Amino acid sequence: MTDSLGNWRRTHYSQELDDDMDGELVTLMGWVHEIRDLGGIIFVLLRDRNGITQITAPSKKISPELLGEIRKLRKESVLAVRGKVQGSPKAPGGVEVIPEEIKLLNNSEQPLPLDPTEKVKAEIDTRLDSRFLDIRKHGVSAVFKIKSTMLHSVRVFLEKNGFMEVNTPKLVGSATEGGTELFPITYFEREAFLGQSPQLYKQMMMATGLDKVYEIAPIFRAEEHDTLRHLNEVISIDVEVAFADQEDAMNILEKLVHNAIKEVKENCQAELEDIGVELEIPELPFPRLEYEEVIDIVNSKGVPLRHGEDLSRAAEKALGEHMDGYYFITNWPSDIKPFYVMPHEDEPEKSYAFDLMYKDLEISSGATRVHQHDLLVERIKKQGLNPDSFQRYLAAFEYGMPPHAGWGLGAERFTMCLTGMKNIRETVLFPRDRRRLTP
RNA sequence: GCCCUGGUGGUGUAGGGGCUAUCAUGCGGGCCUGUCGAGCCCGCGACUCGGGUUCAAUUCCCGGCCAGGGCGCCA
Repeated sequence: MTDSLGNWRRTHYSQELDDDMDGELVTLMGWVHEIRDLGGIIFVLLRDRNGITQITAPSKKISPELLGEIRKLRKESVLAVRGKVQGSPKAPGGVEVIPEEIKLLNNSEQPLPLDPTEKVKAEIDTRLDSRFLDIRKHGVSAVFKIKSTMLHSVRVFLEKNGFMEVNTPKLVGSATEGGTELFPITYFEREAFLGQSPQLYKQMMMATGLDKVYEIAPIFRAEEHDTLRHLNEVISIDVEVAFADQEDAMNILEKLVHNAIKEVKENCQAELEDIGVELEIPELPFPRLEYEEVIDIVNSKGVPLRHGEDLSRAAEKALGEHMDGYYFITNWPSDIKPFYVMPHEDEPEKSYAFDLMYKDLEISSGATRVHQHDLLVERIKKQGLNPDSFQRYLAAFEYGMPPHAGWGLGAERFTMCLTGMKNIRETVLFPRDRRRLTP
């Protein structure tokens, strides 16, 4: 039998208790983390969003009925406790609560599918199957609090800098953007696809006079990749600015990244401690490496990489050994970048594209975009695509498209940088990969 | 998709052609008034699926599925 919440409301979270409050009556609500029944005294560790409080029930001080109720509690049951705060050097954190009344708000089945106290660690697959339980662990929820703080800081930063948040469609009618595989879906009597990127839409926004836009939204890629850094659904932080070039775009990006790190360090101290991360605030500006220099660095490490090639995983790793922290790679070959990337005027085999790297991980890529209609058509053709399929996009370039630049930043990969997580799945509540579609 | 390794109680593991399948944690019961990885006693609970070899397969072989690591793919 369980109790109803009634008029009980939480008065404090665990972390809000301290020994100054000695004698104060408080109501705590949370989950039974552990029970240590020593016979004449029972310790219950009550876990809530912020921390854990020891509920101490000595048989001499509380009624036999209450002691009996406490003795029957099971791990991970939902419990409300009304009791007096007691400062005690013997209690963890120096504070405990002596219960006067408890409510068992809901029971938990036993055995649990994984151990939230982590006496026995569970594998990521087991954890993802029971993600709701997994996230009860403070070290796991910390990652999501950090991600939330990061995303909030990004929005505040962009709004302060005159950007406007937009929403572009995730249901798209054409698979002709080239590059990555798309997920086909049934759209009434037609075929449609899940959007791989807001790229073409945010560029069209540049022809509207809104000048500075951003979108934070899911993108879908139907690649059969099976790595620690890829998922089939991720959140992309996308920015596009009119009357700007790649330098402006890089400036915004590095300031945004810098600001996010600062905000996380300031606002997530407890969470960073939970996961054992010492965040360093990088210096601005981030180092810039030209693609040509990257080839030399990688080759000098004994990893083969030819001009015109994209970075192999081995090349990324070699580079990551050479470059610590955040850095840009600029002046990429035009051929390995998408059609909308602006080539150098005098040296069209080079482009105004850049990637932002953190050690050996690419977290963002961007560029000055092609804003001239005819050049864009030429680039589309050169990449083996059909300009006819881009009619509605190309139209935006015929009636006054300003020069513009932008980038996309992977929210999960950035979260990996902030938290030190080695598996991108750790940074998504319910990750979607090659095999996992549930929960 | 490719290569390597693996799949044993709820969780994490040891092992291995025939024996009561190891250990920890957990779960159930008992003892215990300061635990904090509580302790002690008793009990419970498992060999990924399909096929093959064999007198006998959880163990060996083949395949599937799944996982870990690496790579590829990732405009």
